[in-house]
Amino acid sequence: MSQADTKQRILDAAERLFARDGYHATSLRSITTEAEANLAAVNYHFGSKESLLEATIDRRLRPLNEVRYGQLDALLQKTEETETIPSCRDVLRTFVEPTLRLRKQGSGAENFVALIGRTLAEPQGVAMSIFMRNMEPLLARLFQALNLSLPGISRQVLFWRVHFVFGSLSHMMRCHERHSIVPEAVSIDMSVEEEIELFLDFAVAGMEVHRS
Amino acid sequence: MSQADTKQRILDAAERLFARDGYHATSLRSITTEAEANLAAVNYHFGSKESLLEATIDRRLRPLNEVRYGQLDALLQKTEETETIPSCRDVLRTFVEPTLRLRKQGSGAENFVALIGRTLAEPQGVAMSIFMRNMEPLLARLFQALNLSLPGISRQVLFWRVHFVFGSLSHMMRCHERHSIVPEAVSIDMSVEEEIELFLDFAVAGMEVHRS
DNA sequence: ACCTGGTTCAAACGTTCGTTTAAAACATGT
DNA sequence: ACATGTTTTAAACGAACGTTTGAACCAGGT
Repeated sequence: MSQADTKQRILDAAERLFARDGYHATSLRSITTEAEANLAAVNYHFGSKESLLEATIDRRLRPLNEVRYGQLDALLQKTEETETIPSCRDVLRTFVEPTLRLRKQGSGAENFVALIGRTLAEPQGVAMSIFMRNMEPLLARLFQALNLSLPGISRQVLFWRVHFVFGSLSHMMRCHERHSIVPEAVSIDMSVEEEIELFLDFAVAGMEVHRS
Repeated sequence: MSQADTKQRILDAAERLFARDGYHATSLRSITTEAEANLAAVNYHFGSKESLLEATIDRRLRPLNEVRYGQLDALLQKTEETETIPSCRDVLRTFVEPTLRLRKQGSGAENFVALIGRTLAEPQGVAMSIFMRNMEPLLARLFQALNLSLPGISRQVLFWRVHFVFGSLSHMMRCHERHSIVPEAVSIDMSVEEEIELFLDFAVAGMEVHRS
């Protein structure tokens, strides 16, 4: 087996276990066991446990954010040419759609989505700063675009609503398994397209609503 | 110092540290140090680390849920007498308002709110089953009430939207400190009342919207 | 003054953790 | 076949963890 194989197997195992149990509750021994690698392989290939987490996040977040950034840029450029303003739904879609599609792509990507969901829930955690380093430029641009598409809403309210949308999205990302809250009668299986539109219905309505 | 003092001080410290760093990243040594108690005090008073977590959650969640349950019951009884249906906003308010008010009550309650926010983000974690044991009856009743107040919405869609609302709320509960996402210009300070209405504006709009 | 039940204390227990080491195994170019 | 640089391996490291122990301490009742 080549080096690349071992590195990938470790990344896959780390992705799954970090997502399932969290960073601190996952030991390097359990990762290397699942990856069928030697315990020392992590420190040899990645340097430390924290660097492994960083590599795990970076591997998928970098290309994901390039897609998101590309779609958002294309949307903004199109609306600029036609001298219209982008709809809130279209702006949010550039962020949400690549994320939820990633989950159905297979090869463990759904574990990554859950891992990011967890990361967003640990404000002071190790993973947060790794995550933020990748997200900051995109988030600034997203906020800017939303501000453009919702001119009637103050920046403060806009920020809070974006905050709420992130909460919903990260919660959705985290829970790809059946929760105990959900009654047995309710089917949670949907196509990606349904998932995306169901979420956008909710999020856009919340973003656009006027004070009651 | 009496027993009660030590137990309370340990609960307060555990609440703060579990909320800030998570269950696994918090050591009993750091808890007892902050509580100015002996290391063995946790096992003497609570039996184990996990039982301490349980006691930490139970202490505040039990009375909180009694308030929520009482308000929801009062609302449902009133609408039954007047033969009207409860509004989605009123139903959600019985759940959201006691929670957000708790945060401003002081005496470390804001740490508890953040701890619950974290708990909701760890589907397989130790805290989740402790949390769910307290929540299940209330959640069933809440779901039932929302189903009543939104007759036009299928159970499946309703479930997902409740899921989104929980995501937003738990995210709000988690982040009582300033995030790095939020631009410096935006003030995040609000009164409890403003917070509640801002959240309900968002959540109710998302719950009630018709497919676009 | 003495006993008693509850509480605190310092010290140690056995485990598990992330990391390091140095030798063995492997691959590759000559 | 040999030398070279990379990867894997088993073993060990010190540190930190949750938990247990047994003696010390402190109240209140007799």
